[in-house]
Amino acid sequence: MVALTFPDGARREYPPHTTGFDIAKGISPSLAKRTVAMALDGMLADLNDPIERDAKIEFLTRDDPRALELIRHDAAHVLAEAVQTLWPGTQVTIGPVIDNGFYYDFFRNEPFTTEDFGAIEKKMREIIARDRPFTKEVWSRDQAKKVFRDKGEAFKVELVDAIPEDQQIKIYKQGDWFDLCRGPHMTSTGKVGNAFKLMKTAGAYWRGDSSREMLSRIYGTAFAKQDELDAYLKQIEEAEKRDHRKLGREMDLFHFQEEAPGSVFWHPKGWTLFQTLENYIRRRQQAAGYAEVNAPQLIDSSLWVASGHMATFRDVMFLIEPKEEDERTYVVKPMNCPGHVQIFKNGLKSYRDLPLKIAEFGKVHRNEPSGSLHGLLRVRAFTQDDAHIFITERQIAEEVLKVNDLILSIYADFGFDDVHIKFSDRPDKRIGDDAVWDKAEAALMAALQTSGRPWTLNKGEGAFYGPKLEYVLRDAIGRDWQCGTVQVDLNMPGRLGAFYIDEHSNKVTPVMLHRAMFGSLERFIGNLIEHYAGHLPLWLSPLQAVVATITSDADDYAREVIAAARRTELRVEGDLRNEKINYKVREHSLAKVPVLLVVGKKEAAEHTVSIRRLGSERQQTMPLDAALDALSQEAVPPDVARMKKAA
RNA sequence: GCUGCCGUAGCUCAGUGGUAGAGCACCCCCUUGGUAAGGGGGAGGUCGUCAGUUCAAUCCUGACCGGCAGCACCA
Repeated sequence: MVALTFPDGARREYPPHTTGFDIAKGISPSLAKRTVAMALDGMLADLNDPIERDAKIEFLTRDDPRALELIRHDAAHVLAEAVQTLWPGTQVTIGPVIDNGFYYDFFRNEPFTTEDFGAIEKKMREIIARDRPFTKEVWSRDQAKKVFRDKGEAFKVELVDAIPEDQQIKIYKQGDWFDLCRGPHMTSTGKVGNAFKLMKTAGAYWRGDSSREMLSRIYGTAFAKQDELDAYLKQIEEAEKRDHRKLGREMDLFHFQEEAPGSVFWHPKGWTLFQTLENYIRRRQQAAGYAEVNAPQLIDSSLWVASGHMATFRDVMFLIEPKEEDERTYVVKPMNCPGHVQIFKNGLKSYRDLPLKIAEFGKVHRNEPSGSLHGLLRVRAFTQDDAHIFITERQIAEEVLKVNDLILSIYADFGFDDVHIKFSDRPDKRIGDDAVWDKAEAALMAALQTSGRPWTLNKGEGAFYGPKLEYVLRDAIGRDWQCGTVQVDLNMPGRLGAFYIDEHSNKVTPVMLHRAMFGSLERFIGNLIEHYAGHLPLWLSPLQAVVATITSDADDYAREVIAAARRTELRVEGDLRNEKINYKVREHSLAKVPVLLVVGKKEAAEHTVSIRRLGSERQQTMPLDAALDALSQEAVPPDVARMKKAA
């Protein structure tokens, strides 16, 4: 007998091989009807699976949050059947559930377009209405391969071969159609319901390998209920309004143009924001003992050969080819590290100098693949808040931890509380011995564990010279972008001939930490704009307030207000145009100006201002001095405010 | 880089095998109006670039450039 524990704590015994459906039916026919799947010890399973072991059992209805992935996975199968019905000869590959939906990859000479969606969705609704049960069969490898080979499903044959020997080959049928699948599924296609939608098509490489076939991917989403689907679609619409490329234009921060793809034209306001952030980092790192330097933009290619960058990244580096035979080949720097190593090497260093922290706002250029460019988030010319920390091996853990703390405290100042940390270990393409990598990874891991923050493993994604921690921010529509990073490098200092003299007068190769906090100023600004949906806090706003007049009678007073505000170092402009106040309010609100100081006859007479904050429809009238005091205090950067408080 | 889609005024977009339109923005005039668009007038485009087809191309075809989505890449 197997003993099953129910959610209410009841414990009952059943003969082995009893299915979940039998048990549900035994409890009540209506429960059996409502149930779409079960969970055994928390693991989702087919309701018709025979139960072989003692377990906690739960019956899932369609509305259970855990059933959502089943709805989506089943929808992917329904999608695949619909496509193969409409376009026989199309090969199926895989169709997993992802965040917010599912996709299915097909192989077909003619890729799908959104124009096909109407027909596909219609066919899907037919299949769902047919409500055929999902049934599972376990096949032998040879049988599965033969069946798929005979059907012309070459990709499925490859998948069968890829399934580990100790795992079963499971086939799920839904009427006549079937698919190789690890499951589980709900009880029938009808359970998918009609709250689904195909979203977009895209190309995707078979098995994520750019040397393999390009498949045609159809993305879709599905929910238990229509109103949830509607809410999701609405949310996407809202998220798109936060797109930094759109806001960047509306706020007049920057633009891009054809002649310089992937490079930013910063406008006055955008550049003010850029400098505000640069100054913030400058203060933070000076306080943490970094010295700022500046290294050449163009360096002879020999240095990049020595560093190993040429071998790994030549095709994405900008090279300046010699015009004459005897001239050098220069490289537009794609990284700051070799430059910083030269500064370290210039002059003999003692162990007493360590840790030595060299920082630079280094503008680097990388010829990124055209398809990867994305607004400010992925550019070809960007500014790293880069630093290299030269240390002894024994200082690794302590210094990594300091960097980690510094980065997290910086992100908190911008309201990024849920930063993802990823640990990326050795990649296939790398320099240095495995023993050295063992050491570097262990040191990084030790620091990570000491910090106690949650993290995930990014297998094989480290830099070619060392493992790294990545600090990842998420954009408005859920895409992840690496921003901060700290990397342990036991390779490059040795390759570039850096050493220090230890207490026994021996030459020793230092360990180098690479670290960036924003990562790229450009990318960080992009994330920042989306994070705040353009509503930047006062200290970051490039234009903090606009003084707007109601009639020209107030012009003189408005000029007085502007001058007084500028004396408190607020970034203020005046709007004395012959326009109605409604018009001015609308315009500056759309431009996301955080504070409007409205002045008319009344304010001029009383020496006050009427304050309207972005996002609020209310105003508050205050004496001018008090208003400017409050605003200039609010405009103090958070780190400066902390220092003042501590003093 | 790959697959698909897209490229008309500063922005958002309409349109046609016979060399182009709207709204907003811009300039001028009227209006001095209390918190998200007052009214009138004007200027502005070699329809992404280069070839080809055609009597004729912004429109059809091709290549290239750029953008968007996804994939691949990301020191």
